[in-house]
Amino acid sequence: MTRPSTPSTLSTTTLETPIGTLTVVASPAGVRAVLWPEEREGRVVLPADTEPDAASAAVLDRALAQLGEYFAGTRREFDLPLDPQGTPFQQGAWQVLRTIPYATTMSYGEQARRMGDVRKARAVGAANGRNPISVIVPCHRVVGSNGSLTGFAGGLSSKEWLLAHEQQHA
Amino acid sequence: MTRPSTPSTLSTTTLETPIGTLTVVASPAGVRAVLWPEEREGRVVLPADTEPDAASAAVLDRALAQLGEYFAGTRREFDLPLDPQGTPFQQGAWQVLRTIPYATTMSYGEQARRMGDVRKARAVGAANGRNPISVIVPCHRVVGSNGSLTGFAGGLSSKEWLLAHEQQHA
DNA sequence: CGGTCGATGTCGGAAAACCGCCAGTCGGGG
DNA sequence: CCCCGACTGGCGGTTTTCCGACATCGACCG
Repeated sequence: MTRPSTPSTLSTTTLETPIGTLTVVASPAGVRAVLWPEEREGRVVLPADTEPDAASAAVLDRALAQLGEYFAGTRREFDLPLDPQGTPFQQGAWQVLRTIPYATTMSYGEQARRMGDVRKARAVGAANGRNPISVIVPCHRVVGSNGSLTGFAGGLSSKEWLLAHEQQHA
Repeated sequence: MTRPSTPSTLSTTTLETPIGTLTVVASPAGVRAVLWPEEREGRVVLPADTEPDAASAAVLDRALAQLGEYFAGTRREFDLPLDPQGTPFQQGAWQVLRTIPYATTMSYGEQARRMGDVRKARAVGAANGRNPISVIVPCHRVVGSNGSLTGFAGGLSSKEWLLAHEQQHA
């Protein structure tokens, strides 16, 4: 009983940053993904369907501008519509991520607790690992309960860079 | 990665017939289901969402009228928009069902052949068994290649009754 | 500290089970 | 002989079940 996902038009582009080239994807409803160089494949479906589509192009523009400011150190919060694809649990986890303030960290356990049960910690880790909207949805602000960085889709060095960057502009 | 199905408004009602009480469900797009007493549960989602919704109510009215005529023996074909939910294969199987003329039967094998491969016969059987729109989509007109009735969601006696009924008004 | 060890929840893919079948075979009645 | 019923192997799609993989945590021990 598999039904096809929403057949929407998407806009895509790339952005050069101090930690590599990010791929940004937008749907008419909001930012669909911000991907690291190595994860462009498989993480999100990039349909061959290529109509410019004004709505998604507009979202893309705003996202690019805000990301630019973020990396320049002049922006601490994003003001964008988001449209990530995932299971209800994953959506929940990503929602919590968005509540973590700039230059702050939280443990996986704490995040799990906010989702109703400390024991979900491990599942939360897995969900964070599938966050399709890097940087904007700050999965980099989550660390192990003992302070270790533990893991990151874009590479631990990127995670470290982002945290230091935020620390510096706090 | 399970995504919720379409959250549409539905209209529901029941209809007394010689072979039991049928539950009829309509969406704005067409008839969603016609269910036997024993299969009301699980077969189709009946959301608690209860706004009257003019479009589906209109469909429901037409369906009730035509079903009434069918059971009275004065109608041989249905003229209604249908909106069944199922996999592509199931949709295909149900589509073939709609081409079987009144008071006629076809074997599962023949139905499979019309879908491209005799060997799908067994799969076709399973698909027919999940036809959500009884009577209107005439899955009762399909029998075993040796003429046996083999099976029916509403009970074999109902299947037999329907076939006899059509024979009588042919 | 640093390592090992269980007990956790979610997800995706693999494998198995389930079926409203069918054609071919075989053996026992008439 | 012919017919019929019982059995068999092979078939395709869907659902269900199962299992491993994890960006964890806390307790416990040296």
